[in-house]
Amino acid sequence: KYPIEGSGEFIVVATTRPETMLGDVAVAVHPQNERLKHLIGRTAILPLVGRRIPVIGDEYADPEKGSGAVKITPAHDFNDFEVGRQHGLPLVNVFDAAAHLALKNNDAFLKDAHPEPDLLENLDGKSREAARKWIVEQLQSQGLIEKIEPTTHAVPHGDRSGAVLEPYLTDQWYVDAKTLAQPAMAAVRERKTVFTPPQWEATFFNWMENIQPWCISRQIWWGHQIPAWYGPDGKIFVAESEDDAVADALAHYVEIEELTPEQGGEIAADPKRRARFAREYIRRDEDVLDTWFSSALWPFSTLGWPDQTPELKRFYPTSVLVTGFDIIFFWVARMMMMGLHFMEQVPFRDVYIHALVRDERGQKMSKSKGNVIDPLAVIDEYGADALRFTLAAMAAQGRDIKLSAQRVEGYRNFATKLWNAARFTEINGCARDPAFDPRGSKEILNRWIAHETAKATHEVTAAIEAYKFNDAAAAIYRFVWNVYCDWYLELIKPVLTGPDGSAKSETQAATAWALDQILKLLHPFMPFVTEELWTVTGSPKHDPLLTLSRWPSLEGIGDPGAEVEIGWVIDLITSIRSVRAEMNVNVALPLVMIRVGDHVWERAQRWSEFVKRMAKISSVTRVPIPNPGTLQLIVRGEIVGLELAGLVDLAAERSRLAKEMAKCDADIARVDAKLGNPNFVARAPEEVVEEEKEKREEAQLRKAKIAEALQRLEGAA
RNA sequence: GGGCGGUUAGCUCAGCUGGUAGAGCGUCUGCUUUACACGCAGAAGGUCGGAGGUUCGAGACCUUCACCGCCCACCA
Repeated sequence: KYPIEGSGEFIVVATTRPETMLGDVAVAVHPQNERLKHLIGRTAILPLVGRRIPVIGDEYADPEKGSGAVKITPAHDFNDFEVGRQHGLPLVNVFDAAAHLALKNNDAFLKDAHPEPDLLENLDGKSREAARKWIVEQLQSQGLIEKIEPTTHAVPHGDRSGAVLEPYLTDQWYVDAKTLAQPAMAAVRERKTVFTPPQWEATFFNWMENIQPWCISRQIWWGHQIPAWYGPDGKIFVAESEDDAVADALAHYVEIEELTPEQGGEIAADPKRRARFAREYIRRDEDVLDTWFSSALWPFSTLGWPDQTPELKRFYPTSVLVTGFDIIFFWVARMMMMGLHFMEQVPFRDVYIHALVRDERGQKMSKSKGNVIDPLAVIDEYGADALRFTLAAMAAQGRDIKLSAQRVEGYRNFATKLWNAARFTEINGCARDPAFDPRGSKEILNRWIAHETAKATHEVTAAIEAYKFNDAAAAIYRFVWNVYCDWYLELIKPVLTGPDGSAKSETQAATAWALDQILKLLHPFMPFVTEELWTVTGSPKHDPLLTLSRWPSLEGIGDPGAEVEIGWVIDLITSIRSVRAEMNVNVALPLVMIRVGDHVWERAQRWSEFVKRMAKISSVTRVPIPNPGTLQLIVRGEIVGLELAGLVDLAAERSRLAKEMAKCDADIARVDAKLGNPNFVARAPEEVVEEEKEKREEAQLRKAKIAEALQRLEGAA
């Protein structure tokens, strides 16, 4: 309870830090506070201290909070500081740097104070906790405590020490960040710097639009020392070096010391006298720069700035900055501000914000929290390539990564798969042939794998250029495993184990060539295993993959005809395998092409050896009408049959076909519903409508084939 | 309090400017097929968190609710 001067009244304030009352310079009341506003303009006497402090009206004082009146302590509270500034109140700092009371020799505190006799004795140099206890006791004994009640509130703690932090006044250096921010924002708006993924631009602007003056001085030991020197009268000399500071100071103090300019010149010329002058007259600021200030200079200070070095010329501005979202403001924005200020150009064209690896609970990993997944442990278990590939595969834009051991294991398997595939090519004499040109292949399988390789290369390249590393990883994974290994290597086995000849040697060269493309594509994702296969195991030897600046585009390599033909073979084999597994039939079966045209029949003959081997088929023949008990399949619009003889029962086959028919009908119904909707036909884009029509045609054709198969089945029955 | 993100198959996650849902792992069924069982072949599994709305058409766009998470600020 602070007594109001000249009346028996008190004004009651609430605080969780009673010791800060020593620094009170006012009590604030909301101007519309009916209960208290009559006190505005009066003077309160600060208990124990005896300082006369005004009761001021300020909307900051929330009538609903605390007692409705708030003590104003500008030196120890951010909000109070603002209120104090607006009302022109003095600043009374009562703490030292360790939050011990500093009252003796404290002019700001002693001015206008009439402290009780034992106050200085009991408080000066004491910790805030001890002071708090003493002050509360004194106030209680004087009947100035209205009530004490427990309250829960949040207080800031030092991130390392854990100590409760007390704001207090100090002199610091500030950068006018608001002015520097304008060109940086303009650069992003004008797309001179582009964020990927773009949603981070919002974060950038959110920061920059609300930017505050940037405190850049730090009271720590490590860092760039602030290049400022103080004279005895408080005059500040900011200079690039101590010599420059001395020169400036000399020029300044020559007058004061009544030295002639000539005498000043003598001092400047004599190193000894200059050093003595420096010792006696100027003192360098002991503070160092905020680490982010120094980091903000990184894009050009590392290249030799402020000298105009060749490196600076060549590499500034840089092409891309890859970093985490958590330092968009701390680092990225500040590099832009400094770069634009000192270099007058953006420091980088692209900013790729990568995913953050979090722990299994989704928390950010940090050294101080101790929840860091040790990459070395993961590498020990699965290998560096597996970990690296996993991170790339999971690095979808705009999402963080919760690292999963299972994924790493899966990609470890992928590395093993690649290793075994390379071993297979080696065993089969697939040596590199520098003269090999994939465009000149005679064998359709080799033209096909060249086509697929070029396609994969294009996909991976496009994904990397768009910073979609997960897409790039998925594309190369699919190509290596599901195209190269599952189909190409399987399809060429008879060629490789067959008689020597041009087909075989071409296939060997094509196989080695495709593997080389794979190693190049995969190298950024799995550097170790690819390098091993490229330079160590592969023959003849190559220069290290690492030295390859990038892979060739393979533009112009492609063969859509090969894609159609091999696609048909793959579909045929897959269909047979599928139905065979479904029917649980393991013996080799005869395959019949039912009433197919010559073109398809020729194709079937071309691939009969392959189909026999890969789909466990005993013979391939063409028939006008299948035997009873033939299992009929529709492959790309053609009916083929598996001669099951007595192995399948009619009812099961009937229901299988009926099921396929039903699926077909559902497809048709869906498309019909769309095409039957006049709004769809009228409003959907033409090509979408065309697509739907094609789908209907396809489905109807398929349905007709199934109907034909069913009819034949019934006839057989 | 302000801002941002997430909620899709049992699990971990993709899904571009709206056009009939995908991967890996796991599960199930078959395979000692001489590159690979860290493998091969096949299969099952989702009313895309709820409710409205826009649209010929919504996992995707809008509104709203619920839950989860992150960042920043403040706290008499």
